[in-house]
Amino acid sequence: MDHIRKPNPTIDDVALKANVSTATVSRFLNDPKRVREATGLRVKRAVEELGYAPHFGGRALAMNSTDTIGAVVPTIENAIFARGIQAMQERLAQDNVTLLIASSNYDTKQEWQQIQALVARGIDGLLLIGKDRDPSVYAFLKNRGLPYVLAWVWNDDRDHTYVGFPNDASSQELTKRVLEKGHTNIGMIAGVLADNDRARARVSGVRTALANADLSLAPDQLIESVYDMRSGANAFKSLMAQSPRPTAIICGNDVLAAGAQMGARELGLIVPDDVSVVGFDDIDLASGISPPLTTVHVPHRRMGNSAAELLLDMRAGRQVSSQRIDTTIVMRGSLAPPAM
Amino acid sequence: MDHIRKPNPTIDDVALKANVSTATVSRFLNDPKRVREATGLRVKRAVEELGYAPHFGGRALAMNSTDTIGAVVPTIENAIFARGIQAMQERLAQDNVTLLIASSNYDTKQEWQQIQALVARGIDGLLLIGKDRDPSVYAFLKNRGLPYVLAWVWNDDRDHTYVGFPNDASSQELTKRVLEKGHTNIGMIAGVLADNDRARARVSGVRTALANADLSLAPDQLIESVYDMRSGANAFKSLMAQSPRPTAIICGNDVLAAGAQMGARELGLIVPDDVSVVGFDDIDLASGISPPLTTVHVPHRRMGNSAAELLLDMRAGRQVSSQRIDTTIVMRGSLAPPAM
DNA sequence: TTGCTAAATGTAAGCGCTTACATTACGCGC
DNA sequence: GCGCGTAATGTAAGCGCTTACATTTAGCAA
Repeated sequence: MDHIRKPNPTIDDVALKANVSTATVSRFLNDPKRVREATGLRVKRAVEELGYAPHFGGRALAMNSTDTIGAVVPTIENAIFARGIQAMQERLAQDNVTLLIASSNYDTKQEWQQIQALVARGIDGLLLIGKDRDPSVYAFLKNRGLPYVLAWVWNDDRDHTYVGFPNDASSQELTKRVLEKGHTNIGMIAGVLADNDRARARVSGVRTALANADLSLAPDQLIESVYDMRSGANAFKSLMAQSPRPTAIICGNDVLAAGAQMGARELGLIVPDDVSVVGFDDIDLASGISPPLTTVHVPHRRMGNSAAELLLDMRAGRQVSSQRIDTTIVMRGSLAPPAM
Repeated sequence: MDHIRKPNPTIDDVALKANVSTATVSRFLNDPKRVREATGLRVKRAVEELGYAPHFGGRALAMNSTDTIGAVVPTIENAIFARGIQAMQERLAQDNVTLLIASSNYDTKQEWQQIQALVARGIDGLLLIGKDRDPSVYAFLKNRGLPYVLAWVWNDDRDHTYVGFPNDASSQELTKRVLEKGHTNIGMIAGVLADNDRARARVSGVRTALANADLSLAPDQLIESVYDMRSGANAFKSLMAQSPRPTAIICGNDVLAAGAQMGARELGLIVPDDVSVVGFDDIDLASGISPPLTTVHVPHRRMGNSAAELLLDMRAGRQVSSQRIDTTIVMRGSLAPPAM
């Protein structure tokens, strides 16, 4: 298993072997139509025989474009972003653009590093999640004229290009459904709120809906939790330790909601008879667990697709505007009226 | 929101502004110690004022290295690979190496395209999942002297560098546990077997264990299914439609097993009283659903970490050898003796 | 101060590619 | 077969960076 790195074949090697000029090789590679068929065939054969692949650096240098778009997501371990990112990648691939994914672990500092790393790689555009970040980040991007899109969030200001949905409004709508079932004592398991405007907006949506019904979220009815099932289960248990016990738990996302159900089982409580649980995102898991989750359906694939198209358009110098993606509430078995 | 792309500042701009040569700028950027402090300060200021970031292409061209490692995984939507890949990324980041992730949708042709795309980007090393692929792929990689590692799979041949576990042995071990509970009529929901040696090895492990107990897997006791919960549920139902009904279902991974449990609920069957279900991988989901899954625990993070280190070593020209990662069986509530 | 050595800095070539412009070949009507 | 317009191909410059080698500067001993 020796891996002696041979000097890779260059376009000159191909040109020599195919008995054409480098320009012709380049043309064939980038747009075969610009070369006569017979010539193209010779080039093709040479490329194959040599195992030639164009040198990215050389190309980037000559074209001043990398056909690459970057994305910094909070996490790749979590299903929340995976589907949207996958859709984005597929859309970009149609235009022969590669997606570079980096993850920030929900950490502002790491996010900044990843942004710099991506920019240094000469990306043509950048996708970021949410809006909350130091103004200097935006200043940096604008100064470099680097197109960027903020996803999983929507806002009607004109400061940035958004593709997403208003987390607060969706959350408010969901809460309304819970209230309509007759719940008056509601708890919430939120994601970690620091540096996470989506998580905060989801809380504030709940607060608004409660306020409209002359209710509110007491401090000990709101627990922050990291995004995994175990933590969700624990948060659920502390919420249940209070008296009177909440009859419905609104979770910042489906992973936490699944965790809450897990916690309920561990306490011997039946969802939704003893307590209702609702989530947010409608990832696969939401409909796969029992009882299936009432949740906010987010059209992740559509959002990823839109993000890709926005970035593609911006790269081409076209004018774009923010895309609002509408969410819907899906009612499933985990939400029912409170027990009497 | 105008994104007029200004010509980015180059190293010459910085050199001019700092009143030094480009060589000095380059030296300062790559290793500040090689420049006098006062000079470095001038350069630093110039860099900041201009918002300069070195052009990746130029650098790659001059150094013939990109500090980038590529990985082609079958899917990023699925939790199976996410955790390992995340760990790999973290380890690479310690050495200032970026991980480029591409997904092949479990399709050989797409995988080949992605490999080429990554190679064209000048990656210094490549991670692939599983062993099954056209020999020409390996010929291509070896011909270019590109270090690569095959992960999620282990084999004692010396043809490649592996980091993973023997899927067949792990699967055989799991099956043994099922047999020990007294099951004699066993069904299996496998992943799609074509072009997927891991999925096939898991089936063959089951077969071996059954054969050792003088049992076997009849054709209609094995169903292939794509990796999502809904399909798993459907596969489960067809398995259950047979008579006599299997008393235990072995699933190719945890997602399918979760799907099987979902199917069971839909049929009104209780797991594990009416039927046992076991999975493979031990992703988060496995312990989060009810009943929690008996499954094969794969140390994904350790595997990702090892993969990163192997690739880093190979890049540095060091000799390496395959890493075997050991799996363990975790017994949880989804497996019980068959009903009488 | 002078002369020497080592450290700091500068000069310029070249990495592999694309593309504007220059040149050559092809195919067609006569 | 000739001449022409167009399509195909070739030539060579230059993209931004690193680095071997050349030159200058600083620091120090005498």
